[in-house]
Amino acid sequence: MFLLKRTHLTRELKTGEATISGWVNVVRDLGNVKFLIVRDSTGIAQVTIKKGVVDEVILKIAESLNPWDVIAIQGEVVERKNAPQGREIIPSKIEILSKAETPLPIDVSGKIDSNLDTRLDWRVLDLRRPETAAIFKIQAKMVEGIEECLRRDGYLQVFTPCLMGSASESGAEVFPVVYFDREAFLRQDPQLHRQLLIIAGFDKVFDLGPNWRAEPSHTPRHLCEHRACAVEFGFMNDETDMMRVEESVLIAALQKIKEECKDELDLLGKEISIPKTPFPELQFPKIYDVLKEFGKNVEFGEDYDRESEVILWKYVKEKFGSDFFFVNRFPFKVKPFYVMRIDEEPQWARSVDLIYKGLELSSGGQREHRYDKIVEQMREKEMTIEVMDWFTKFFKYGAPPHGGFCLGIERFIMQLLDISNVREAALFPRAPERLLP
RNA sequence: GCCCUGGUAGUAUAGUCCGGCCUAGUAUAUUCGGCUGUCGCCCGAUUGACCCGGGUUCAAAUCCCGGCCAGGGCGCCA
Repeated sequence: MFLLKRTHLTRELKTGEATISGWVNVVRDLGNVKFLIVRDSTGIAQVTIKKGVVDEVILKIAESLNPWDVIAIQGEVVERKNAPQGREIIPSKIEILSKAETPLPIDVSGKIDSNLDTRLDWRVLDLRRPETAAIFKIQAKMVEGIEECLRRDGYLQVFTPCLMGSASESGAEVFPVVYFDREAFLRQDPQLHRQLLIIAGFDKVFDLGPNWRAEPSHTPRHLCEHRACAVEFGFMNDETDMMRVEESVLIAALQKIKEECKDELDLLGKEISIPKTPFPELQFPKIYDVLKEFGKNVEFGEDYDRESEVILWKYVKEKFGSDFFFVNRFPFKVKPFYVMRIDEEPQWARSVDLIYKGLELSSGGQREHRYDKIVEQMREKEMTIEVMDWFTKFFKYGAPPHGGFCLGIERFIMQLLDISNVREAALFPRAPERLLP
């Protein structure tokens, strides 16, 4: 179909004949000499078009080029000291593969920063900005690091359902969907099926996938659709086991990014430091006292609020020098029915959040595996026992002590790279007012 | 869902408080012209905007009301 076939990526260019293809990034037309900056996924290359040196036809085509036209260039790569990469291409053939309209609806060149909302309207073009693309290259390595760590430690990757027949996982609102002649729901968390897999005899599992929340949250840290890495394992002694697993997963992710995303981190002006383990742990009810020291009154037995998270971060940062910390033993009344309580102090649950730079990154802990206790806790929460029978009935047939956590991918990237809005950490974010593109 | 702030060319902003000197300024992009070593090329010219609806007024980008959308905060949560 096309005359020119790509032989080299821009990163691989060496002296000699080559054909590259990609987008025209810049046309710098000085009259009788024109410089094209051509970009592909690996980098950029300069094409130099001089009158009297190249064919008149090429000169004509070059004059007609717009930024972001897709072209193929055949020519000779030569060393050149004052070229951007120390080399340039002297073209012998040029072919336009696709034209781009001008002007582009957002500035991709870095001269003018568009607002996030405008960028998201034109997300595909926005992703051409190297800074935007870097976020997702780092995200990919983060997930890779997480997966490698879990597989190495014997965790099995599983896929649990996204369509749920009942909607009682947590307090968050669910999205209903039409399911033939019935109503179903999009999962808020792959929680319950992971627990069932532990009962099934899968000792260690993890599920990487999307979750949905139908909350009309107008904040910079909520999405209606987000991805999470959900880990669950059996035969735990108590919830501290879970914290150690979570730490190792986070460290592995950071290590991976530090090792393999040097260019992207440089581009974003970020450095990764590997935190010390174990992460500091704060517990209810002592947390009320800590907060009080900072002039924050939270009533005994109640959940803390957003401001408290930030206060506790500053406290931990000062006292332990850590950006990560766990919060353990939340009040049972603010947690779902399936959490395990302290038997002697049933007001408190073995329920653990991880806070990173003052923002909740994950929720988890030890689950209640004793059937009678689960039913009792459901009664306390005034839930209909029958509705959850599809889940609870399996606990009658041998459920080991178990637990896990669910780690938000976008939030992790957001906090790591100090991104101010989580929508920037999702390729095509879903928010209450945004469902396209 | 609630509170606060905002919505001006393709993009990003000035002007709004205190209505008229706004024929709406600037940067960048677009279009055209010039330039043989650019690298945010440069130089000259050109095109292009007051969110939608209603109200007050001789006069509204500017004041008031409603809607939609956005940014920040809260709640919910990953």
